[in-house]
Amino acid sequence: MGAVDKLAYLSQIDLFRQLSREELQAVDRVAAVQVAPRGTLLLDPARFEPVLYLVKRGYVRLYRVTPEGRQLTVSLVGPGNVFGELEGLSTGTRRSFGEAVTDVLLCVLRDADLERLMRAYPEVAVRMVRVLSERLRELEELLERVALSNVRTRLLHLLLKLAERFGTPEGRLVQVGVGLTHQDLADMVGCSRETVTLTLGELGREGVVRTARRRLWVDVERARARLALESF
DNA sequence: TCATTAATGTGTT
DNA sequence: AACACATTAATGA
Repeated sequence: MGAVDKLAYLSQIDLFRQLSREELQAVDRVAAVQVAPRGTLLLDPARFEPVLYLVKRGYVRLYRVTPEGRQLTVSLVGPGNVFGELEGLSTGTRRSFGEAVTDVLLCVLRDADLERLMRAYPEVAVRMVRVLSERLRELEELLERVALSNVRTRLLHLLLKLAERFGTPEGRLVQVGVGLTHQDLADMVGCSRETVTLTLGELGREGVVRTARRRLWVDVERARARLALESF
């Protein structure tokens, strides 16, 4: 990858958005590029690495596993997002697995280098705080949903979130390009795969979503309308 | 392409 | 929501 490419890429990462060229170059000097094929386990609680990953291309699923083997997907991380477990600063609980759900292109920042960057460029530290705050806010919302909403509502929330975070507009619909299976969605809202299939079929007949071979189109307008109507 | 595996659809409890 | 089972789609040799 050319130097210019890498800079352009870094500027698309949430953390480094709006940094000056000079600041980006400073990041560039300490960031390593890493590619990994689909299925790679990037984060494993059993082997803690104080590293921050920046996602350029592809998607990484962060999930927890219960002793019974059930999974709960805590977050789906896409282009521009960051994840990782650092020494004194963590984007998660250090109990999560992270798996590449597509081929991915990542940048890797060592803990110490990130800290150095934050000291040298306060804008990076400010961004980091924003990213973490955002994450906290999202988790609170997730908690509320899981505790108080039924599956249908939770799924509607999730579809909207996916559409707004990872979707590309396509006509009056928004396509969610990540290859998510019903099981993946089930792991995100905490229900069974069958329930997702059923509910998705229901929403399909109502014209809120369209599904086909692991792809998903959401009619954001209708989804919002449904949510407003039947929240909780 | 075919064979195998993965994903999805559906009825029953 | 769990289970069993049928059908269909995706994968890769």
